[in-house]
Amino acid sequence: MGQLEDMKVFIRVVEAGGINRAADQLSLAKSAVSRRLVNLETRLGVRLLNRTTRTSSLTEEGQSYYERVIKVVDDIAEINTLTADSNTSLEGTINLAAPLSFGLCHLSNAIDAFMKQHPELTINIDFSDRKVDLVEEGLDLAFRIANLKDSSLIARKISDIKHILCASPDYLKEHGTPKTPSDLKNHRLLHYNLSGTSIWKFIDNKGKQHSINVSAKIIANNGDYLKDMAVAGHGIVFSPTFISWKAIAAGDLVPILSDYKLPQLKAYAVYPQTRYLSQRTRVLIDFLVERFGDNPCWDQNIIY
Amino acid sequence: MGQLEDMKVFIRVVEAGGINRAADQLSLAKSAVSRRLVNLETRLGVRLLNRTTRTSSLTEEGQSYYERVIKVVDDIAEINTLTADSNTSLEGTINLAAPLSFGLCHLSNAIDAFMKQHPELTINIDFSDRKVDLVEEGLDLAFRIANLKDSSLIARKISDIKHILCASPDYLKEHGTPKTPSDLKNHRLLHYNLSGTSIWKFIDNKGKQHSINVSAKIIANNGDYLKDMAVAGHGIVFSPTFISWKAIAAGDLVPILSDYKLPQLKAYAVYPQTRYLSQRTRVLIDFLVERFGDNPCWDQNIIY
DNA sequence: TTCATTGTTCACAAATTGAGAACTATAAAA
DNA sequence: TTTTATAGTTCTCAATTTGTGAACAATGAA
Repeated sequence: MGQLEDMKVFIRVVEAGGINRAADQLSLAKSAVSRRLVNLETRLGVRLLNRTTRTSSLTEEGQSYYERVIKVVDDIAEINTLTADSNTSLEGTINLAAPLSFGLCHLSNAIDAFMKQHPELTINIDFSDRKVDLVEEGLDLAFRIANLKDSSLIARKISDIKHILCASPDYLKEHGTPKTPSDLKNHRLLHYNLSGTSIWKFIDNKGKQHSINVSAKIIANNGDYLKDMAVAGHGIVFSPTFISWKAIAAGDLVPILSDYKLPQLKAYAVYPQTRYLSQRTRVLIDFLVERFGDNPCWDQNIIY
Repeated sequence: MGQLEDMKVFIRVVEAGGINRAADQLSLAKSAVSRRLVNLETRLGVRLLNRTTRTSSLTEEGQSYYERVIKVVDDIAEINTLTADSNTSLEGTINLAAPLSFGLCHLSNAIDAFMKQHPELTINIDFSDRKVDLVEEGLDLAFRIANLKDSSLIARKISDIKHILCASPDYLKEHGTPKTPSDLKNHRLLHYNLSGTSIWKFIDNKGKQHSINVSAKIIANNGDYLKDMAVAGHGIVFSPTFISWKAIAAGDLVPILSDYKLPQLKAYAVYPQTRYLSQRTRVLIDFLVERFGDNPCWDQNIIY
């Protein structure tokens, strides 16, 4: 008994690339996963996975079984959400990944509010700036701050992410306030090295683009740290407003080059390309879009 | 746990028209069926069946859930048979219905042979000449002797069914042997009243059709009984050869009007219009087609 | 009204499931 | 080559789920 559950376990094993990892992702003992697989294989009378002690690979039958089964499981998920009463409180687990700074600053509050609306839900968050593979890690949802062009993933915009150039008043008093992007060459710059580029781009009020190659004094993979360094007077930081807004509101940081436009990014909720999103995930995304939207709290009441 | 099993139980409840009957057909306690339904409904948060103590009717949600779920369950059955190793011995239960005479005379031997090939199988036969509703009674298969024109059922021809007119030598000695169909009007006729008509049709060797209206001396709903009555000299019977062949071979009955052709019927295996037949059912049908075919044992070595 | 039948609920027994440890096997490292 | 680390299997035990059958409640029919 439990055909469907066996199928789901099998799918997870295939996508996680092994029984151990699948067991982790499913929060199951590996013995249980192993047994479900054996059950499935004996019921079908077919070997689905060739497993050595080190690697698991699909057999030919396993491959075609996987392709068929994934569709059906998807169909059932669809049927469930279609006929499930949307008024009942959600339950189950949402596994998600979020970037460190954005996650801790803003997502955590939002999810706290969401959990109060749906106390039966379990949320499992992986805060990290590394690139996560949704399918392989069995996640329902991840947040990306980017200009998405890819991919096999489906994305929904959660919010605009603005950037701003700023420094502490002390620093500006000592080193002067730059008036043009090229002035930055004579300043101490603080750079976020996960942005994928070491070039800062500006567009002036005539629409002309200016670029400078950043040779930074402090380089880090954490925007909060860079912001703190800027507050401490270590130089000029190119910072997303969701990180620096409080320091700016408090006067600890002063925006500079405000007449220039900086490239905008967007925060996305991305999820795997299953045809149908589970209801709980969809409701969470709706909640976040509603909460952040085009005018998120950190960009309100502030004129940069 | 056991989502798929819940769905299957739900389907059976809908098609059987109630929890009690579904429990019978599934060989489950009705309490178990009831609980599975409750589970399903609480999981979905939706009432699927409006059940009073006397009737069960689908709610609107139940209706659409049923339609969706039946497709998916069908898909899974297909996947299973597609990937299941066809060399493994079959298991599970086949529920089937068969007409009384044909079933007892011929099917029983065939199924005996089939069971020896597949000892893990369970076969559940309902011998009866009443009209069975495959879906409502949860049958996998039924046999019909007819000239099928309907229906929502899918049918596969198992064998030709020939008919023959015959009587005992004693009877013929006493009453004379008819030479034309119209001669029958002066004879004692034995009639099978489930044939749906009381007209016997003949085609002579020039292709011309003759009909006579049967006013029979003995009427019964059992072909074996009529054959036995004919052997005992009670008159002329219009009998399928699968019933009368032995008596003819033994000389207890003598074919008459052999130059006339009688209407032929066919034996069919019919099964519900699910897109995919379970492997065990399909294998049984193949076996029977192979065994009977166009020249079944009872029509061999006999010239009528 | 009474009766027959259907579905629900309950307590208990049986079966299934998961956890965790011990064990086996093998690829990679030394 | 030997050693080591890791992936998968198997085992036992506890927890959960499932099925059973009886008692119960509800309702349409006589």
